[in-house]
Amino acid sequence: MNITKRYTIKQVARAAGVSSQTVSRVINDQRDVSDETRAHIQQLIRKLGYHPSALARSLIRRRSDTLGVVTAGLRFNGPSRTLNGITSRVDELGYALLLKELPRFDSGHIDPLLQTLLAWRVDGIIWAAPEVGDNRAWLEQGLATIHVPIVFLNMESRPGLSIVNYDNFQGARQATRHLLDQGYRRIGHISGPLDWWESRQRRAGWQQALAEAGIEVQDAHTVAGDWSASSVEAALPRLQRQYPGMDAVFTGNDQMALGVIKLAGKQGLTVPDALGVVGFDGLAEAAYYWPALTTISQDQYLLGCTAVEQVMQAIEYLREEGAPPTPQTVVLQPELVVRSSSLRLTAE
Amino acid sequence: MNITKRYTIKQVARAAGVSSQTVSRVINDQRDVSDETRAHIQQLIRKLGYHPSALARSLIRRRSDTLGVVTAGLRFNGPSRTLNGITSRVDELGYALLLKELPRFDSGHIDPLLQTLLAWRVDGIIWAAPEVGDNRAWLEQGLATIHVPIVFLNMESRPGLSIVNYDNFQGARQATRHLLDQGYRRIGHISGPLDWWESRQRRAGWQQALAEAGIEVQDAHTVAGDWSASSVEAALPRLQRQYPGMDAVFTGNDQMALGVIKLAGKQGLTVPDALGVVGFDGLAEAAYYWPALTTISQDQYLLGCTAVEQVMQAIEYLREEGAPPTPQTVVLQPELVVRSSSLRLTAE
DNA sequence: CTGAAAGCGCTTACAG
DNA sequence: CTGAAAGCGCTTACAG
Repeated sequence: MNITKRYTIKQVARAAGVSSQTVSRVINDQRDVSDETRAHIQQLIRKLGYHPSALARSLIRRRSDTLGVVTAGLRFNGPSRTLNGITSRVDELGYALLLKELPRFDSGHIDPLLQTLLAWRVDGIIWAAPEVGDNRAWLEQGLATIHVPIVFLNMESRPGLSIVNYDNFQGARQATRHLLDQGYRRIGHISGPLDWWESRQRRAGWQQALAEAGIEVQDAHTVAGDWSASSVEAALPRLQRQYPGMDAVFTGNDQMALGVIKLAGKQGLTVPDALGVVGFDGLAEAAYYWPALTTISQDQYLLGCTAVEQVMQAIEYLREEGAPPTPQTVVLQPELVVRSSSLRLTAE
Repeated sequence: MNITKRYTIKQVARAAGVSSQTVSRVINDQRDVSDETRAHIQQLIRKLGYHPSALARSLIRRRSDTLGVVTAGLRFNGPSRTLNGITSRVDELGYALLLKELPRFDSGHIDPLLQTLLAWRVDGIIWAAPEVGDNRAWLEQGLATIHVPIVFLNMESRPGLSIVNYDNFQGARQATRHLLDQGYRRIGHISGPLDWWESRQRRAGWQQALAEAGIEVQDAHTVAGDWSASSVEAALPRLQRQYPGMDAVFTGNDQMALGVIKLAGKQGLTVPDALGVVGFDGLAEAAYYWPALTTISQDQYLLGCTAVEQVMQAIEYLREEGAPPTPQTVVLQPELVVRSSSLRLTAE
């Protein structure tokens, strides 16, 4: 860094021998400036290293061209892929991004965070943190204080809110059907933590597929993990005790599926012959597990992009119509990716 | 969202029957306001849902209490864990975060991105994108235009710049030494892409350890992958052809180690007996690979926190002394985590 | 303990 | 094609 002074529009104007108004026109690529004057000013701006203040600009234009994003669990694969999509799309649209991360997934204390976002006058908000426990309780009171469009990700449907979701229920149903198609009949489930809405959806999809196949589902046929591979070390043996003769496991994510594959190996159970395994998420590495993992793939990057589209649409609409658009829910469909871990009927 | 109007400090002042100056004092928790007046105003602020404008505030205070972060490859584990550390620490310090992601790792076209950060008058910048190709070429010209403290992550040392690094060289040396200690002698290396500074450092560390053990290192003993497990499908066979009798592989990251484990399995090579494997990064899942992966663990969360500390220190110093502090380089040491994939001497 | 005035660095009508 | 004036919503001395 160096410590030379920062220039203002006035100083640039004086140096160029014009009014600040004219400099403003050049900065903002407006017409009504002679080519000569424009070139002169542009050159001067570069030479001085002048950066117009987005602060002053936003203040008077009453728009910041900035989006606020609230995320959680960035160290995990899903949230970071989603954020990846958000940053890319936002960047393409020439917007800036103010990032906030919840300290914990179930954190419901969002007041200071929301204050900051609103204080910076973001034009819209993307709430990318998952619905866990009662971390949506603030909506009841807090929503009224938000004067800008807001889009929620991975959240249960609520009237009046804009939401973008992956269809966890259908994904899980598909995964389970696939196992049924492969001849597995005693299919257990290791879910994510049940205070996650997504966990409950996936469990419900598993249950639905079994019910449709005329298979009785008992509470004993499922246990909860914590999304980590290590949680399977306790969860799988418990599930095996509760569900004797279990011949397949559908897990709430790929990491836990990895844990199942590893533990099954230690137990001398061959995957997929003695135990079919299907995960959820579509991690890139899942193809390199041994055996390769069948999974339900979600494109989290796309999820992020879609969220940006939605909130930008709402922002545009609000500007043009003076009122927010009708909220809508967008549901993306995940995809079954079949690999060896669940294929026992035919050779791959 | 609702569409009620936004209040300004003046309106709050009028509603409270005081001057905006007094409201300002309440907002900023300054003294010299009677308890009664303060309580009254605070209540009014809540009631009206008034959020002071950070824009106006930053404009006049000439500080934004905001940090800019430039990252790349958020969909990967390392960058997102680092960002996780950054957001946490920044949040604790009451700062806001403006996030920018490079479209590609080797993107050297950082002008518009830098413009945006400076336009928003960030108080400091953390450059968290890795050094790849000539994506640091802009430093020569561009650095002069940056008037705020900036800290770089994972970058080769350069005079006059503040840097926070993990010691890739020592980490790789340690990994290779460990393999030597386990009796492996023909140790190949699958590096990351060689336009990455970190790849080259890791390769150099591997080479150094072998040289120290009196083992001749040839170019044929290493090939480059692209960090992905899938790149190993081509890289490993090539390496095996080039290096007959290779008894161990050190890979530039954990994903590629996973690829090696899988491919070795297909080839009928037992890990660790026929082939020792050590990775780099310390992914949580690496403990659940089969066999469990020995790796060099970096705490990327800590890396992010450290970067924040460094830039904040520089900001403080600049404010107090009127000049930037002497730039310094902080080097963090990674840790060897021994698991089954490299243990052939003793039972685990 | 409280307030009137000036100003941060821009853009927006408006006038010429 | 160009400029003077007003104002966005705050904070900072300064005065009382």
